[in-house]
This record gives sequence, structure tokens and C-alpha cells, in this order.
Amino acid sequence: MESDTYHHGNLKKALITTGLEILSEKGIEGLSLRKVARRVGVSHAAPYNHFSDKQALLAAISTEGHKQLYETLFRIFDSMKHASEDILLEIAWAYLQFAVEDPGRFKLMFSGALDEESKHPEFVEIASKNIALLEAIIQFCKEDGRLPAEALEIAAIKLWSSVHGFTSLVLEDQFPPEYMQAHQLRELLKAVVSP
Amino acid sequence: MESDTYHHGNLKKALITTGLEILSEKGIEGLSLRKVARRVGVSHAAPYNHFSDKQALLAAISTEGHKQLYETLFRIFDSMKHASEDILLEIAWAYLQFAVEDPGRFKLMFSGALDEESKHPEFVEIASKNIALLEAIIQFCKEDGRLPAEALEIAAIKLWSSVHGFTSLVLEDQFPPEYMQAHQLRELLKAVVSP
DNA sequence: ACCTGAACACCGTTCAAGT
DNA sequence: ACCTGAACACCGTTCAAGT
Repeated sequence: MESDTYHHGNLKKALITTGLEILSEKGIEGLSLRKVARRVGVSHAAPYNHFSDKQALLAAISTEGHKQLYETLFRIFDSMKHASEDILLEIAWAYLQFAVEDPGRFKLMFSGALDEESKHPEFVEIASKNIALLEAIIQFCKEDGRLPAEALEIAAIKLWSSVHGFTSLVLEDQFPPEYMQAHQLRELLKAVVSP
Repeated sequence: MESDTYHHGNLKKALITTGLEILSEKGIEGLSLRKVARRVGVSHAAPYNHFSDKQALLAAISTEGHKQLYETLFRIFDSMKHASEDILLEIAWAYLQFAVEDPGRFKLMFSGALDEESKHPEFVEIASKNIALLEAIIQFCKEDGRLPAEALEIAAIKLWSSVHGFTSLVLEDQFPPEYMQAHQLRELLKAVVSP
């Protein structure tokens, strides 16, 4: 039954979700094509019917990660539109949590062994959706009307750079322990997102 | 003669510098223990006399990269102390150039396949030297006297996060092409480091 | 059209053996 | 003390062969 359904096109999806599973359990170093195939219950050559090589599978897994990130951030943004909390901080916090709760997924998404993600149309689609969301959030936070396009782009780059850099450095344990002992993570993030 | 000198302790250093070479040529994916040993002209088991495993060699290579980054930034800082240009921008630019001119080295240093760098005393030493340099730079840029320790730490985290995030995202090609076409890289970086 | 199994070239790591 | 060569378990990729 199971091996039968794979003949109807589910294998591709199964490889992606199982890849995310292993990524979450064993990290980026522990993710191999053969291991994914083994766990799915298929021969190690089977994935090549759906992905041209390992890079292509990794790109698909990364794309799925970006979709999850979009869902997460969109939900936060949507639920806070009417509760006037500090939206920027909540979004940044969600970004950080997304990274911390599954470092392997985040590292695959951004610390790119993937050179040719830009060739996969599905990836560029979700990437631009994420950019659009980021811009919408910034636009919303400037309550005094819309920003000019130029300022919007600059603001997006500044915000994303800060939050992404802080998240990466926290994930890689690059800040000295004194820094982290003296302050709470959320407090530091607040300082990072505040202008 | 050459194989003789390896009996006198140069092999360890040779493995590190050859590792950096291969990293620069083939990227992080193309760096294997056996390839390093082969290029140095030694058997694939020889490195185990100097490093407990591949991780340990990678940690040593990463440490060497951090030393190079320190040298680069220190030189800039030292040479600009008396020419009152925009030091923060020049430092940030040097950081970005350091990453762009050798992405493999930068990725190894920060996109950590290295979990146990903190166990290597040489690494924690250079890491804290880099932190101290960062603090000195910030201190210098606040011409009105010294900052309190708390504000200094916060300022260091904010600056490093911004510059590191921007650098990583540029390196991984995460910004949409429209952003990059509409602005020059240095102009964007200037916006990122300006408060 | 999709999957399997054998084959190949590579990898990290260990260990007896050499000097 | 340091290096070698064989050995082992793993990997990505290809390809004939099966259904």
C-alpha cells in the first residue's frame, strides 16, 4: 500500500518532509540523500527520479523552510494588526524563535550550500513573498501613511540585516558569555530592532 | 627534505594553510581531510597525529580566519585614528570585503559546522580579541568620553548584528535583485551602519 | 514512468605496522 | 614521536535491468 502510493507521486513530497525531519534531528551535517531514502523506505537511487541531484533536494527542503517561515511571520503579523503591541519586536522574536527551535533548518535556508536556489522558480516565488511581507510590516509600522519606495527598501534591508545578524550570531554562539549573562535575550533583541 | 621538515612540527601549520587554500578555491563543500593531506603530500591518516578529527582541523582553520579578520580590522582602525573619516563605515566595509573576497573562509568561520569551537582555547582567545577591538572602535567613535559598560555592550551587539547580517544576506544572495540594482552596495551598507 | 541493485569514486576514522 | 597502508562503514551518482 505504502510503496504503492509512491507510484502515484507522493514520493517527492515524502522526501522533502522526511528531509526536514532528519535535518531537525541530526542537523545539517547528518542529512544525507541515502539516509532520507532509507527512512522513507525506498532505494537510495529512487530520489533521482524526482531530483536531479542532492543539491536539488536540499533546495526543495530549503524552499519548504521558507514557506514555514512565511506562515509563521504572517500569522504573527495578522494577529497583531489590531492589538497595538510592538509588532516589530514580535516579528523579530518570531524570527529568532524559528531559528532557535530548529537550527538545522535555519542554517540550510540561509548558510547556503545552495548556490543555485535562484534557478528554482518555487524558491524565488516564496522568497519574494517573504520580501513583500517584510515590506508590508514596515509599511504598517509607519502609521503616518505610506513610505516612498526608496525609503521602504532601505528600511527593509536595515531591519532584516539586524534581526538576521543577531539571530545568526546567537545561533553560532558568537557573543561572549558576559554579554548574554548580563542581559536577557529579548531585551537585547529589542535594542537591536529599535532605531 | 620537505617530508623531513614535517617530522619537525611544520605539518600542523601546513595543514591549516593548505586548508585555507582549498577553502578559498573550492569552497566549504570541496574541503575534505583527504584532499588537504594529499595536497600537502602526506598520507590521509597523517593529520590525525595533529588533530583529533576533521572538526578539530576545521576549528583550527576557522581560528586562523578569525586572526586574519582581526589583522584586517585592526589595520583599518589604526590607520584611520587620525584621519577623521567615517570609521564605522570603513570598518563595516572591510568586514564585507573580507567576506566577499573569500566566501568559503567566512562561511566556515560563522556558519558553524563547528559546534565545539568554544572548547579550543586558541579560538576563544582570538574571539575575545575581536570583541575587544569592536568595543574599542565604538568607544573611539563616541568622541564625548567613554560609554558606560552596559551601553557599550548594547552598541557592540547592534553594530555587529547589522553588519554581519547584511554581509551574510549579501553573500547568500538573499536580497531581491531590484534592491541591489537600485542602490550601490556601499550606499546600502552606509544606511545599515548609520543609526 | 518509476524503482532496484550493483558498481564506481570518494569520504572520515581506526589500527597495526613501520621509522 | 610521527607517518603509512590496509581496512571499514559511509557517501553521491550512474546505469542497466526490472515492473
